[in-house]
Amino acid sequence: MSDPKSAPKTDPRTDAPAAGEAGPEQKPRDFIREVIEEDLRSGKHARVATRFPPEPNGYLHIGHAKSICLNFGIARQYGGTCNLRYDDTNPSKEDVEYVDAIEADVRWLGFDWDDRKYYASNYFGPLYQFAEELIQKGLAYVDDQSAEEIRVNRGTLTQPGKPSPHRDRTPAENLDLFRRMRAGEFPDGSRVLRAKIDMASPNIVMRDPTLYRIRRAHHHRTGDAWCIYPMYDFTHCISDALEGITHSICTLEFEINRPLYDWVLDHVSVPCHPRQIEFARLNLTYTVMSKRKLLQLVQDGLVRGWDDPRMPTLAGLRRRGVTAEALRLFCERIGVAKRDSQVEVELFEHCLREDLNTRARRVMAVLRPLKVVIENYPEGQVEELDAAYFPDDPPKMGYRKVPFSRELYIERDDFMEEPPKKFFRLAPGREVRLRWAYLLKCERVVKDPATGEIVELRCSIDPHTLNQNPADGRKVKGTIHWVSAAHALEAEVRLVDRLFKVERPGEERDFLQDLNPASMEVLPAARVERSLSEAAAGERFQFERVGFFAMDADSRPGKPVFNRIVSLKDSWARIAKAEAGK
RNA sequence: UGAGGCGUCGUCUAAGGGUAGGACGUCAGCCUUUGGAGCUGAUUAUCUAGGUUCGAAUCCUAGCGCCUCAGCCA
Repeated sequence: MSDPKSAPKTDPRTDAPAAGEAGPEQKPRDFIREVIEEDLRSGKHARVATRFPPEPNGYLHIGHAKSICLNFGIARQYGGTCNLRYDDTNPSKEDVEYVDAIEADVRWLGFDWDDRKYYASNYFGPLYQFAEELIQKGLAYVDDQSAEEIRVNRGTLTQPGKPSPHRDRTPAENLDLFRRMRAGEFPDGSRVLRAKIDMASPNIVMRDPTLYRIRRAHHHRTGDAWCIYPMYDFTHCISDALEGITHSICTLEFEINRPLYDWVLDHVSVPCHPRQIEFARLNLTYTVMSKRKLLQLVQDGLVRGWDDPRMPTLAGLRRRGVTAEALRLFCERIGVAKRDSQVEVELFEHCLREDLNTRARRVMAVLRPLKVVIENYPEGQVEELDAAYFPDDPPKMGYRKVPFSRELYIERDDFMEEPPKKFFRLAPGREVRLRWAYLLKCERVVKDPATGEIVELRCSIDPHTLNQNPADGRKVKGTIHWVSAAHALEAEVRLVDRLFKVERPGEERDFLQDLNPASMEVLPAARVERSLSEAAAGERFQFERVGFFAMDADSRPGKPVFNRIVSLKDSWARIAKAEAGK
């Protein structure tokens, strides 16, 4: 045995190396960490400070999880800090409702900001002072043009803009006007404060960008204290600087804004100048990530809410039963780079299975019940059979008793009257293993005389095969799961599937046209084994041979509800599909 | 056709002048009282064309393609 002290472990599911392990031979895992390590090595920074800056105007989704894992993960890895900061500069879009949800999501993901919760709106005072500083330096002016005029005069991608007629107002005049803007002397939209940079810049962002607008809206934090609000480009960089952020990590679409980020910080009296670094946001196949589209799904009632288990929101994933560990594992596996990418949802599903496989107790549940009567088993007899919760390593999770009796339910899919080749489950005259119990042979098929539907199977067991193979050496290929009809609980099972039926929803037509009509199949009369009567909402199980499931909050005593987190890999489905295609 | 960015297996991501590697997916096999898990193996990639070099995914030149930007959104 190796000495645990000499063999420090790194948990691949977190990015926290054991203390002292981050030696010089340890390579950074992405280009951002490369930059950070260089800054640490060169002495540019003695510590690392990042931030996660959501706007409280919607729920967090799996794309945010990538950013959260990056920002908080880097802070954790390098012994630094990561602030939670709300980018709340647009009162007409934001709401406290989202603030609470965001915090719950970040905590659930496994990260913490201690006492470093900030709001950009807390900086409205300093921000205003910095704006006056720019005015006094002749670097900002009040513009009376309408939004339309400003737009027209901004020029186009190939043509330079035209200077505003108010561009050369004196600092004194601008200061007076700006103070009166703040004092509420002018109507909404009548004037803005603009940076005086370069109307001919090839980068449109630099053509005298708007810094402040007049907007009489109630702010969720500052109430009616302000009628002017700063814009993102002015606010974000200064907020970063005021918080002593060293590396301001954001997504690619802000790359074009970086010159403005740097311009503002170069011209106001802030204590430091953080470095903005951009990475590619997460795109996932078979899903949509835009706030607008997610909001539409909720508002149009196409899903049951922000926490609908089909949604890519953190709330939805959590309700579905996804673990924070699996999500973190996924965020690590996808990596961080600058090129646009679309990650296959199969990788996410793989991470789910990898994590759940080691932690979910195995139980039996029959989704679409088919009754089986064992003709050679005495009526009224019940055997309590031992079944391991984790058959690959039974001591790990222990055992429960599973009742066995004359009448069972098996999965309808596990019986075929005319089985194709390679189908080795139950069929007339064929024998299978009942999990944890006996060999079962199908003697007769009972059908509804009117419809021809199979209503029941009459079967027999081999009484000498309880947890052992038959003495005559005959082999059975299939093992199927079952529940005792008299002891099972009725349950609702929600077969959660991909929300969209195409890899890139909305690419060829409106994204709503791409919704998967079978994204949540509800089975109201599934049967689950007796032991599940003690399950609690949020608990996760593997329904053997079927998939991983989590008990939903909609569960009621005597009528549990389960969401499918992810199915098990189904190689029979692959075979059947291949056979059908021949 | 302005500016900024990006092009490596089907997908995501390494290699930063010296064996193009890993993961997911796919395919084949082994194993199995979960057609799960696990184990073996296979498959397939440097956008193009020149150049520098003993040697180029990497450096240079010229192309090509994709993404972002013309909110008083972030």
